[in-house]
Parts: sequence; structure tokens; C-alpha cells
Amino acid sequence: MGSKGDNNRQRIVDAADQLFHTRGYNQTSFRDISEITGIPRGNFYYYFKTKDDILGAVIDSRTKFYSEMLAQCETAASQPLERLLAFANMLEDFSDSIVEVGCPIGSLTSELAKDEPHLQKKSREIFELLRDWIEKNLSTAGVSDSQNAAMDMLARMQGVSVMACAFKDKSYLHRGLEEVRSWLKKLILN
Amino acid sequence: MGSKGDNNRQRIVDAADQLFHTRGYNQTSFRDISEITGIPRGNFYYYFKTKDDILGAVIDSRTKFYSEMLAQCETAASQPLERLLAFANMLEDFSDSIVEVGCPIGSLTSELAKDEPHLQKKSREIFELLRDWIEKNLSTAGVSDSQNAAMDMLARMQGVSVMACAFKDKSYLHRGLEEVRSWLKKLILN
DNA sequence: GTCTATACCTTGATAGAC
DNA sequence: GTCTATCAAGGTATAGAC
Repeated sequence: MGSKGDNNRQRIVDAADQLFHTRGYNQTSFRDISEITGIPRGNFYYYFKTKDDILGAVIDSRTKFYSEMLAQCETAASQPLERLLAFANMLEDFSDSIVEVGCPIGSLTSELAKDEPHLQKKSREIFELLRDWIEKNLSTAGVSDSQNAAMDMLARMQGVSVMACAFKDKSYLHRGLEEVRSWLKKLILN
Repeated sequence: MGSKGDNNRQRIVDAADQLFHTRGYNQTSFRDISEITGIPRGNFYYYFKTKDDILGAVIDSRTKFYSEMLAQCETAASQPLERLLAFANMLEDFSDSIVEVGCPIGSLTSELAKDEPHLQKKSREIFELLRDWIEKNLSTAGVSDSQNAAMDMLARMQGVSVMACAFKDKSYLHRGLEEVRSWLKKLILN
């Protein structure tokens, strides 16, 4: 705590987070992380036992990030609909990188599904965090079957992310997210 | 044409197709393909110049596969709505592998977005094939803005695939596809 | 056309000096 | 805590015999 090593550890996690997003987990090497951080490859093993452990720390970091994002949505608005809309709006800030390399959560979970079932389970927890928060707000807003509706909202956002990335089409991403918002309003306001 | 080598070439493509789907392109090695086909690693270079070339052939093969699937949908039904529903129904046949490793088109396109922009463009052509076919049928059915509606249909299917794979939830996949079908009916029958 | 052997590189991971 | 040197394994790709 507060020791010098914590800085290096955090710098490794931050660089890995970025690289896992833009290049993917399997396509990111220790050399890549070393070049960005300036920390020699061998040193990584002082902070982490394996590459999987780095990914675990990255997922923890992302969980914290989205957790704070949801907290921000709750501060920004007091009503469930407004909070859900605030969440959808925040995603627009990342539209450039979504079009370029996909959704950080969705693309990671999809990649891990193919060869890292244990870590896929861990990355799924970010989805569960979002799903439960959405469900809570939908439920408060009086939406029946809020569990399924929460999954549907995430699915819609994932769908537009995948297609926007596939077609490199930023305007489609915006149109798709706009449809999610209008779907939300219709769902809650009847 | 008809020479012995064509058999080996096709066997390589078929094995690679399967492996790229279940393990991903980058995580599939020549050794893996060699073990399945029994063809020595070195021989691959008689049929293909690089690994990328194998992927190119796999994408061509998948394009042909989906092209034939769409033709089947046209044979199975004469009305646009029925044809679109037939298409959605056919995807249910692959629900097990979608839950396990994701949609073959979506997950490949997402993977390639991160480190193979040239091949991502090629894999996108499968999406374009589907989109244009869906658009044609929606248009014939009298749907206004059929272009956007076709993208929306693909996006919805991709979304439920990503979430069903993330949560390993086959029943969610079925529910999601059922919603796509009812959305289609509402869209066309007003 | 088919096969073996192998070159050459990068990978994740380890050992041990400082 | 930090660093360098290095390992063993596995990757794509090549050379050349048959």
C-alpha cells in the first residue's frame, strides 16, 4: 500500500487494459506492454504470476470503472428513466473506439468464450453488474418482466456495437443507440 | 480442377473453418489443422501462400454456405415474411454452438477488427450478403426504410448471440430470436 | 503432389545478480 | 524492488528429397 511497486503494478494494468481492448487479449504480448510502460518484461512476474493474472486485474479494473460510471448515472438523475438514459448517453462518448475495435466488454467476453472459459466467467461479471443495475431501475420504474427487459437492453446495445464495428459505421451506432433510448421511453412511459 | 490436390485443399479449408469458429483465428495453429486433417504442416504451403490466405478461403466458403442458406429460404417460402422467418428459424439449428463460442460471422468479424483490417473487410461481406437479402425481402413486403430495418434485424440477432454466449444461456437465445420474429411480424403486418 | 526436416522468430516464464 | 539474460515451447514459413 503506497509502496513504489503499486505504481508499476497499476501502470501495467492500465497499459494491458488498453492493449487488450485494441488488439485483444491473445494478441497482446508482454513485449507490447513492456514497450508502452518501459517496464522490463521480466519484472511483470514480480507483480503477477501469469498473463491470466494480469487479465484478472484488468477485469477488476474495468469492473471498478463501470461501477463508478453507474454511480455517476445515479448522481446525475433521480428518476429511473433519466438514469437509464444517462447510461446510454455515456456510451456515446466511446463511439469512436467501439466502431474501431468493438465494445470493450462484449469483444473481450466473446474472445474469452473461445479459449478461456474460466476468465470468460469473470468478464461476464461486468455484464452482470450492468444487467442488475438496469434491472433495478426498470423495476423501480414499474416495468414488468424487468429481468428480461434488462437483458434485452444489453443485447440491443451489443448488437449495434457489433454491427457498427463490422461496418465501420459511426452514424449507425448513433442511430442504434437512439433507438435503444426511444425503446426505453416507450417501455417505461407505456 | 478435379485433381487430387483439390480434395486436400478442401479438407484444409473445412478443418480451418471449424477451428476458426471454435478457437478463433489467431488461436488456431497449423499444427491444429494438421492434426485434424492428417496433412503435414509443410504441405499447407503448396495450397496456400500464408495463413491469411487460408482465412480468405474459409471466408469464401462461409459466403457460399450462407448464400445457399438464403436460397433455401427462398425455396421454402414464397412470401417475404415467411422467407425472413425461415431464415431466423434456421439460425436456431446452431444455437448450441452460438451459446458455446458465439456467432461464426459476428465473432470472426469482431476478432479481425482488432488486428486484421483487410480481412475484416472481407468477412464483412458475409454481413452485406445477409443485409442485402433481408433488405430486399423487407422492401418487397412494403416496409419503409428497409435499409435501416435490415441492419436492425442483424443487430438484434447479433445482440442476442453475444449475450447468450456471454451468459451461456440457451433459453435466452431462443427467447431473443422469438422476439426478433415477433418484431418482424409487427413490422410487416403493421 | 506429398512429405520431412528445419530455419527463424516470438511467446510466456524463470534464474539470479544487484 | 528492479534489472538482464536466458529458457523451453510453439508459431509461421521455407528448402529440398522423393
